[in-house]
Amino acid sequence: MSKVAKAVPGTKDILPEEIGAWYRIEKLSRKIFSRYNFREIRTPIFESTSLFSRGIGEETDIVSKEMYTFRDKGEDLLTLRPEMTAPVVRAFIEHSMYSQSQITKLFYFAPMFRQERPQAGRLRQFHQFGAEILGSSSPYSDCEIILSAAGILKAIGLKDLTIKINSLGTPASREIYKEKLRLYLNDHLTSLSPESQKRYHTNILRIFDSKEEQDKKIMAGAPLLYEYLDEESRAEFNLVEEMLSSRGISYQPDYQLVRGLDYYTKTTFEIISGKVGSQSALCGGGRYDNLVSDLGGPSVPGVGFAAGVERILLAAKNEGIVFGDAIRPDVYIANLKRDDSAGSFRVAQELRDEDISAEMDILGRSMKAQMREANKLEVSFVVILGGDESKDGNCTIKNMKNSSQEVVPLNQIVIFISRNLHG
RNA sequence: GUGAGUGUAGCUCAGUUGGUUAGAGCACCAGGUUGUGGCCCUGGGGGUCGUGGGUUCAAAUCCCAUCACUCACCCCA
Repeated sequence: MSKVAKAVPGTKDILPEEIGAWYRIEKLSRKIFSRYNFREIRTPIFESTSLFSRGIGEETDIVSKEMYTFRDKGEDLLTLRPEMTAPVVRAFIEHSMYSQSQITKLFYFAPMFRQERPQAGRLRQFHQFGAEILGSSSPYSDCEIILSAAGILKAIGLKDLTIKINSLGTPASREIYKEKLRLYLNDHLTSLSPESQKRYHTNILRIFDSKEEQDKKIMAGAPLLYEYLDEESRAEFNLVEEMLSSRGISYQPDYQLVRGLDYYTKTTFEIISGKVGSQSALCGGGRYDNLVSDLGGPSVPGVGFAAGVERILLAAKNEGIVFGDAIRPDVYIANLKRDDSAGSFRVAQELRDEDISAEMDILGRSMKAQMREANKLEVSFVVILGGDESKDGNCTIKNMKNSSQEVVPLNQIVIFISRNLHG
């Protein structure tokens, strides 16, 4: 196949036979979001590069090696958004939403871009839906975020899910903990794997994620972040746990859940599926109490989540969930006179003008071929023109469900169809 | 960036120790009823066997290179 007729690696066409699934996910997520009073926001797909480097963190993987960055005709550095929280917060500040009301609740459904090696459940252009609550530091808002995310996944029909939650504490308490961890690991540094020795300097918390046996052994004896949480963070974390339990939501505390974006504070969570490959996180999020002020806004706390649509579709497929087609016509116009497209067209338009979806033969095919087509399209009725009964100004209308047919005057077609279609 | 695997029809794949014009199922088209679908039957179109080179009388099959894709690591949705 020629290279021009090929989507670039890590990008995908969403084909007509898949679009029904997308409609369904969009519809369900909008429905659940509106129950929680989230309002939709749409922002440009590119932003100033500095928004992300400042917001997400210069040292994170996303910013240091995964962004699609380019220079426009001016000298400005622009970046295709790799995530949505920073753009939403930018819009929040730019439009002074904090002065409209104390609490701002927003949701989005949009494409994101990251330059990574594609694999199962990982694309370079992918879609996320997500929500942000700005203006509240209450753990109840953490719960609204977690429950709305879980609610959407459940509405889609996903079963094999695990909710993991953790608290990273305030930046101050986290620093104290990191110091303790550094102290502990000092004695074991040379026994750690080379990769983990590197992390000791770059992102010490991530050593907990190592799959090397030698690292696991050492980390089993390491102090836990949870033990060093400040009073407030611990109390709020417990409250989140209690509320999830009271709603019958099963979750799993994971004290090693560290997320790759610098802005997170206190509560973090992930929802993972056992039905996708190694990229099992369908959804991730947490609290970011300093992001708004870091980006030049007032001191406003926030909490949010993002979910990956393609991963959800993958999980749904592997759980055997079927979404069905988005649209199909109700009526097919068949014509025994192969050269009478004008007659078919007239009837098709009359139906379409009455908001009835209709398809006709435009290839001058045989009756048999036209009926096969009608069957494939799963129409409810076929209007058959050009038979003997047409001499008296009639046509035949066939009900494809029960194979019955009736002779109907040409000027009664629309009435006949609209009366029988939905009743 | 690193590692492993796979490339045969639109799709899913078969192709035995290298041996005639490269196959099947699904899909597509036509016919079986010169006015009618779903099942069935018959026929048809469609492939430079990823690409380039080499070995051989002979390569989809063996060797080398190259490209593409996939999965995994890292990290994330």
